Amino acid sequence: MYVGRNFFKENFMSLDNLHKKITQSMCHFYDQKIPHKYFQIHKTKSDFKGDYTLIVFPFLSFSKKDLEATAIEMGNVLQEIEEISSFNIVKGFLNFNLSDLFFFSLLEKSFKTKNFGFSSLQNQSQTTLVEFSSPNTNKPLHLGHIRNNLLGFSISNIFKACGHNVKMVQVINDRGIHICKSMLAWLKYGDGKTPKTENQKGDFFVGQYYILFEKKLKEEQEKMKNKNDIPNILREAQEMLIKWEEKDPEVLKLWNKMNSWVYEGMDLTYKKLGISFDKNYYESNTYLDGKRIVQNHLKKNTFFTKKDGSVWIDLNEFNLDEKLLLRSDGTAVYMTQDIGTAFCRFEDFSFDKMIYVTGNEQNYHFQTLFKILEKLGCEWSVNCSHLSYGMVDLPSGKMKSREGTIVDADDLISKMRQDSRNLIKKSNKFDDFSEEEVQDLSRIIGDGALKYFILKVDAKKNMLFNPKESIDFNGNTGPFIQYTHARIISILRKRNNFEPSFNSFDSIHQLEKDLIKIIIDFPNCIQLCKNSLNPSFLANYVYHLAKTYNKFYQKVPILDGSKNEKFRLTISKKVSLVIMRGMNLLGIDVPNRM
RNA sequence: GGCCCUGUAGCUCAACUGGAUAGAGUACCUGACUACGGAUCAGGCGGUUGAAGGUUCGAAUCCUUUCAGGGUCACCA
Repeated sequence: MYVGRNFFKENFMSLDNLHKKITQSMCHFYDQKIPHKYFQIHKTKSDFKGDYTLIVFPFLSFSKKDLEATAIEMGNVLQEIEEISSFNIVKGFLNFNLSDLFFFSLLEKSFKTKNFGFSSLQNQSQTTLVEFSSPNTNKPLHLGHIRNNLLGFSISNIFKACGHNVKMVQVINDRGIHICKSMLAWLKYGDGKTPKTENQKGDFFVGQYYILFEKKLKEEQEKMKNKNDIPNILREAQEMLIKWEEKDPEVLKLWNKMNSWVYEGMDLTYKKLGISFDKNYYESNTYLDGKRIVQNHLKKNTFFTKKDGSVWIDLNEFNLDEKLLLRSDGTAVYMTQDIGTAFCRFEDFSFDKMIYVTGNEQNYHFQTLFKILEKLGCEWSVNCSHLSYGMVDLPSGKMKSREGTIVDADDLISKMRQDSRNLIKKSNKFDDFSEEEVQDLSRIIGDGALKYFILKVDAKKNMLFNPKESIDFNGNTGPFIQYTHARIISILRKRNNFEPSFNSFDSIHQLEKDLIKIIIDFPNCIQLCKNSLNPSFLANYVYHLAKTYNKFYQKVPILDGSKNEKFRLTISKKVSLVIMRGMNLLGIDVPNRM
């Protein structure tokens, strides 16, 4: 459960002023400047009475009194502040309540703040590059890529919301032995077939030939007596790679053709995911830049050359190893390409920050990359960071391409949409929906289920994706949140264009307070996600908001015709907006009916 | 073997980065509608936070040690 207890830290609204007031009055009382970090204020746990809690322990050194006496003393000081109505003490915890008036003003501010929680883009905005997806061109995107794309897209949105000028980029691994394998297999066994003649998505079409290559390779290996010999088919692929590097026109033509098939296919997948990039980088270009950079630095003693001519960098001073940058035959490795890509990007955007989104198997790689960039004199290397995520498993077990238990992104998305469609068709609530509306809703719910379920988990952890559980309308799921949104919209529909009201005529209900407290925590939650490169806080935040709203909905009548109706509608409206905007930051749509 | 990450209810995940009696969902059991949308809500059951020490007023969180799982240490990407 996400409850932003610590949001006094950087909340921009009047809570921030309240924090200042508390700090000032306490400093005044003890007649000395007390460091900011001593004021630990967080939301009061639900088992205790109070809205917020000030922790007393750190102040003992100032009061020179025992815990109880200090707490009472401080409580009395707090009560002098007009926004604070009362307090109680439990051990070293000073719980205090905010006045109803203050709650009203908090709601009003959040309601009237334009783009509440978001900072706008300005001239001095930082430019932040987010690299994600970055597929190979020999096979379609799979479940792992989905987590990558969702994280990349979401963290991009979050940085945008924080006022950064975000550029979404990827590097496409379009060169190397892997694509040559597909090419060779297609030449040998393709019979001139194309995605068009086979009516297949291009990435799947090409992926087939990659699999076919591996199959033929295995067959040949099994027939061979001497296991140390290189199989013919593999040798041919290697020869093809050499020809490619020599820019053999025939090979290049084929390479272009097959890559373009893959791109066409992947574009469809990206479109389904609602993702697009500001700029694509291609390894086939950037590896040359990388080579050039490394060669230029050879004279400067940044690198050293081994007897066989291979080029290395020594990173022992950083507790890392020696790392190869150019093979003995002068060709580039993965790292070389990444150096080149980074330089190109800095030239293109002179970014303030760059974030790489990749699986955690590359943790070492990026640690090394950043240090190499530093040694190459890039001051901006300290502004590069790595959002690494763990593997996604399925209930059926681990996902392994070698064992064929891989799940293609397209198949998974289709299945989720189909499942949600079945649920919609089972209900009679949508009898008036056109086919188009049904399709649209299936997409929203199916995608929302998938995206939410993946994003709610802390990125760095391995996780289990359970399709069935993800599309459940109860529990911590996307559809549950979407339902809550639709439900609020349904109420608002009954009081079109109501005049917002920020005052309750009776004393404010506990659940109304709870909702307002969560609402005003929204900006802080976005900041937290940004600072920790972790969208899961936001997912859990929105769930907590939806959950609390449903409780409110059940317990407190909204459209009861009373004087308080408008106040409750105002809260409801604000909740629906925060849900929508929070979900949108995760790349998830919310329906008005479901 | 070196380095990195993870270990929390039967299962899937939280715990706002050191605060109170570790919370949700799910599963299981029990309640609540002539509906502002029951695709909801309320209650019950469920824990030695892998284990052992240490620091602290206070530890799931920080430090040691240890066990288990994963990753990585390629002239692969």
